[in-house]
Amino acid sequence: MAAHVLEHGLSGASLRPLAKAAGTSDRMLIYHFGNKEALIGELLTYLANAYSDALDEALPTGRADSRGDCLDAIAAATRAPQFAPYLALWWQIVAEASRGNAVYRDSARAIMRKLLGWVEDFMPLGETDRTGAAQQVLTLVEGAQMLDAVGCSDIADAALARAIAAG
Amino acid sequence: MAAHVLEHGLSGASLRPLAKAAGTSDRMLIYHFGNKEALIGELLTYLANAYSDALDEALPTGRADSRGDCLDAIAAATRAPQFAPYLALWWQIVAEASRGNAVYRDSARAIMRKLLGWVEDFMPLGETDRTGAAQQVLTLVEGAQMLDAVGCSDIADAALARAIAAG
DNA sequence: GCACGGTTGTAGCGATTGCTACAAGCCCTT
DNA sequence: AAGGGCTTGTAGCAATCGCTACAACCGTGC
Repeated sequence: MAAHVLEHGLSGASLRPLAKAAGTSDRMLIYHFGNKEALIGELLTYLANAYSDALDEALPTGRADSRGDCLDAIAAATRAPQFAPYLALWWQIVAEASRGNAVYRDSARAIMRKLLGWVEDFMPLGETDRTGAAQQVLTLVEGAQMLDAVGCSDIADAALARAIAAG
Repeated sequence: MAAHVLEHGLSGASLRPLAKAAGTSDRMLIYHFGNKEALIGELLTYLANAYSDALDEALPTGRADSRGDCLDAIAAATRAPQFAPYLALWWQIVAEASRGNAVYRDSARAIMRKLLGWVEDFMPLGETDRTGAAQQVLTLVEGAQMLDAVGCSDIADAALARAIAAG
């Protein structure tokens, strides 16, 4: 079912297709999860964990040599093509969160917090304000990813290159 | 109909509710626009123009005193609460674009290009690489807006403050 | 042997989806 | 007055939505 959501998105996540993907029936999904909302909730946390694990493998370990290196590495890792399905889902989550849906907003916020922690840990030791630098890197990377999503990777590339050169 | 989409989002933009909002019938919408896809397309361009006009009024005129001022002013203007409905719609457009929908991607790209032009025009004359600086500002502001959407405005604020102080 | 609770399949509910067939109105021209 | 094209209302199509009623299965404990 997670694979189905990654491929077809949240809007295609209706009970019968999900059940078919899971090799069961919509009847069973309701029986096990109670209702669709609970199902989607569990799917979301499962996918958040899967995304987190995948990022764990893709993100560099240790410390960056400089702020610029940190931004470069984080941007390269999170913009890797293997994460495209996750990002497609991510923007749907953001859209729901932006409409005030608390479940999605909390889920998205948790992911952002975790990602921020990662960037912070990867910041070079020489950095005085590690948290502040990480917040700036995260904001830039997320902006770049949005620009990727709408086909403006050129802007994202230029912005990142400039920031990397500066920091 | 535009007001209805701004309030209820694209997922609530089915023919009958839209027709009711317009004071007509679904039958008439199909008659005038041919099919739903064309309707949404026209609605999208209409809303893009409305958003553009609203930004035109909200964005400062003239030139910023510095890169930092430019970022500050653009961020303050685009994050104003009056644009919240547009942003909620924006993330749905981004989500569709990210899934490969060409109509939404092109529409979103056009808006980004226009916004980039604005930032460029507002860049101080002393700036040597006005385009590059504008790209970086745009990326930061869009990242901040995404963080706003998922309830992480604290990260966005800190990142912007840091970038403003630096530039 | 037999009842019992946990699990599953079948069928169907009412609502909503985009869209269409049909016919009745409308105004303009002849 | 009669016809013709543009517009519109009514009704309905097949498909899908989340969900449920009902009955049949299953292994376990008595």
